[in-house]
Amino acid sequence: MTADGLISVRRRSDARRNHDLIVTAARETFAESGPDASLNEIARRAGVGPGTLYRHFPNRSALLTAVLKDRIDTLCGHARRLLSTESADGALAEWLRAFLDHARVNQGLACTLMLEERDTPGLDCQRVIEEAAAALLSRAQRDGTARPDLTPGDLIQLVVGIALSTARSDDDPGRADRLLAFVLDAVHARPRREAGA
Amino acid sequence: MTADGLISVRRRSDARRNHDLIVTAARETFAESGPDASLNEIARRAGVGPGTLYRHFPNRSALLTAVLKDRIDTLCGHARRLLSTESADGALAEWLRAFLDHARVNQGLACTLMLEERDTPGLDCQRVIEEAAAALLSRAQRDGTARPDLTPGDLIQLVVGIALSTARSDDDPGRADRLLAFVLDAVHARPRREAGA
DNA sequence: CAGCGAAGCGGAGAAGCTCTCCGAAATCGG
DNA sequence: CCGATTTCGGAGAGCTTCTCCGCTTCGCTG
Repeated sequence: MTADGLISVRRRSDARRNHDLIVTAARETFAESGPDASLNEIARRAGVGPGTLYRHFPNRSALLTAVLKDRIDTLCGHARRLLSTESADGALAEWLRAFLDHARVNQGLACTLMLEERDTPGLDCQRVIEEAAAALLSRAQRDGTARPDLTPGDLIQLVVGIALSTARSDDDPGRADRLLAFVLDAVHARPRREAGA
Repeated sequence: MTADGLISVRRRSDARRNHDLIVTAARETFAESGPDASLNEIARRAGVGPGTLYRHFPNRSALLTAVLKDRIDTLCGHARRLLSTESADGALAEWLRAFLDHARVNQGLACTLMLEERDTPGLDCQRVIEEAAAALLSRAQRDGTARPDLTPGDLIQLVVGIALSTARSDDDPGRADRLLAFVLDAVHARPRREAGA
């Protein structure tokens, strides 16, 4: 998964090396200066020309996606590990908390990505995460600790929403946690009117 | 409320006229080209020089805020009207739905604003909206139709979150409504355990 | 009405950004 | 080692945001 194009096209060694240099520089630079960091600056830091950067990543979104990618992989690994723990409910809660942290840390990147990508695909990030969530959620639903009418996609959206909307509340650092607790409450709750079953 | 500085400093007539011309041009241009529209273009359309635009609005955020302002006023009016209707619960639900629509329509502006304003104040928009929400929510809480541990700020954040995170789900237009319904369910629910209060 | 101080205008232009183009250089299979 | 091919890199076009400052316009005051 090279994140800039096909999976395993054999490319020249210098191309592969530059690719990695650029991603590393991008990771650092985005972390320091936010998602609007200059791409020229990233190229400079990677020790390549701007042309090279644009050859590898045709636009800022592609670069953001690449940087986001490995953090997402980490998150999926976490989910997989949690799947083999005791409490379905606890696993879901813990993972959602981890996901929220992730989303808040990367909110800048993710939000920019959302704004920038009206059309570009690249967003199978979302799909991957949804799959991780689905596994945890459906186990909890089978367990009876999560309401059955909740879809993983909706759940993720909700938590992403919390992350985005609390991104800049420096004043109230507990808010995100509070909102997540609130959502978790709602996950446990029975649907209000749903007499059947 | 002139949205670019002090409330009622008496300014020269040409300055006031230009202010309005700029806001109007900005409203149109943002609507057409999104929140990244060129400020030069806006100045051109308003028939003023770039210098004049920047004298009135020191940065893009200020301009976005001004444009957002009157839509927010509309929303507050709606809230005030709903306060004098029968059902506290229904009023809250209806207003949240309206707010969600607003937030989704203006997501581009609002999201950009959030990203851009790491430090700038200007965000009393949020405060104004929170006040409107507070009135409706506390009535519902007194009525017993909303859980008492929910703060208006948190509620708004949650709905903003839905708006932001569903902004680009063209594929599933019902999702935002579904998520809102879910949140409304949670608003009705009792707190599960009184732990942290 | 005439004149004057100050507020405000506007456009030239600096600085910096994204992204393209293409001659030069590096790579790799034979 | 050599030629075909990929890839590099940086000059530069065309944007952008934002500043500076000489000139215009306003509105008060005598």
